[in-house]
Amino acid sequence: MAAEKQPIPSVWARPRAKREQPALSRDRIVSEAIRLLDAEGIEALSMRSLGTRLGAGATSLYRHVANKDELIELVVDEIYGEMGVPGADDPAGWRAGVAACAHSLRAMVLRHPWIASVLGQVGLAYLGPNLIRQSERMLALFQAAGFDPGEADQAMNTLIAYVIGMTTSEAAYLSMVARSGQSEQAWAESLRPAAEQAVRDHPRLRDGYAARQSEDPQQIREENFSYGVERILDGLDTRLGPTTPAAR
Amino acid sequence: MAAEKQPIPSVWARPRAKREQPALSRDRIVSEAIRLLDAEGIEALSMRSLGTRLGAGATSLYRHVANKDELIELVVDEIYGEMGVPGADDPAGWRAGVAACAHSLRAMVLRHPWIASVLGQVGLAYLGPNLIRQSERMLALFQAAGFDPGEADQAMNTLIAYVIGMTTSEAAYLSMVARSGQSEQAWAESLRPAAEQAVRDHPRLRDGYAARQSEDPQQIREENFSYGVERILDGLDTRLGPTTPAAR
DNA sequence: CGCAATGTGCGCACACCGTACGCTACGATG
DNA sequence: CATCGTAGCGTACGGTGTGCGCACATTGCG
Repeated sequence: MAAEKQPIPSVWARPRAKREQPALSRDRIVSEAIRLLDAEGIEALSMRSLGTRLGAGATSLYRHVANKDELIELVVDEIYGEMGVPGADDPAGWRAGVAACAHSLRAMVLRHPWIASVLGQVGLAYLGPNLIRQSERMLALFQAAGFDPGEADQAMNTLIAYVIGMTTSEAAYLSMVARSGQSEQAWAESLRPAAEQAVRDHPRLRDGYAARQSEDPQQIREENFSYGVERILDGLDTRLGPTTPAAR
Repeated sequence: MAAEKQPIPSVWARPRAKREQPALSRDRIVSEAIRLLDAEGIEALSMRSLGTRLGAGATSLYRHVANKDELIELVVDEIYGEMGVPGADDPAGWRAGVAACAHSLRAMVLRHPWIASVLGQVGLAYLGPNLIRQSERMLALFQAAGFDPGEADQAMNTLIAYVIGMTTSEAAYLSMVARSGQSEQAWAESLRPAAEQAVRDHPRLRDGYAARQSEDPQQIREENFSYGVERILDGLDTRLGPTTPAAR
């Protein structure tokens, strides 16, 4: 025995193998964070819970990430990479290409509804490589449609703002439904009395609410979204000459 | 000295006047919360700090508000009350009325930029009395323009989604600037190297960035916002008959 | 006039959060 | 083999939201 090291008397295999997991790295942290967020939502993301999932202590993460806000920036940019943007030479025409962007962006947000809670802190205005890359491709789409560079930027921002605004509210709604543990229909049913009470003295809202009662909420959301996209494309179309040279 | 912990030893005026302040109430709590948020931003709002400002303990607030989330819902609805919505009989025509709503909503968000961080949790879809009232008035505007009830709802949601998306990102950006303690110009200047690096290999973004360099950022934001509003109104216009009967 | 009921504010305590700091032990390099 | 940079960890601090039960003011009722 003898034990020259008081702090550690004689536990058998003191050193205890360490490198079994592929070790921590920024990429592993970000992708595990996304998995956690998708599975359990924004309020389940803490440095401790994320560390545990990675088989590490909470503070170990700070070797790879400056702080939680930076982690969230990284996560958001990673997610932007999922959006699909057609090439500017796509033969389907600018309207189809831009509409595809819009629907792809919506699908991305609905796959990761927690970004609704996070976009307000991060803004869109950031410099992440994925966001930059996608913006460049999308801008190419608008320029190919015939918008001059300055207006292409405005047109793109208009569409993106719409999609973000619409889907953010959709995602926030779906997050609430998810937190309630009920199906969307059951949830809508459960707050029907409150809703009817709230619109009682507002005939236009009341009628609209009643009219939508019998329809499938998911389909309504999709139709409303598409309606807005089409109107915005109509509005942008009026700014292009009567016949655009390249986009036929 | 002697026994300061006896139930009531004999401090002179034991009862100690209490009701000097107009007492706590939901309204007082909500409006003080808004003052705090406007002055110090979202991360400064804690139940403790709010309680202190009201001359009360943190947990006293819970007599009037179920929890912090509910407080935020109340705060958001209160803010919606600030938006101005013209009456449907306004002689200026539907386009002017709707555009006024859009600009009024933007002004409201920029007055209270912290709502950007909060809308993602609350969504738009709520039942607060102010939001309901404003929606009803706005819906009237669209119906008076000639949209049938179902489409009026879609048109309104399109416009609101755009305004929320655009201003949310603007507000998030302005919050960052504010946190940095610099002016907008100084801030833009300070991250110019990073921005130029980020757009280096993306010619369209690079040119756009360079072109905006010399202009007033605030004016650019306003112009971009107005551009989107006009395009959306153009797009909605195409859905109305060539001449609408009532709106001349 | 006295008393019970009601509701308001508060102090305490708990569990959890982000993260600063300094230690250990390992892999690479001389 | 000696040295050193660095990844990961344990501990600790100051802060958070909020449940609980007590003390008190006010009010309605006999």
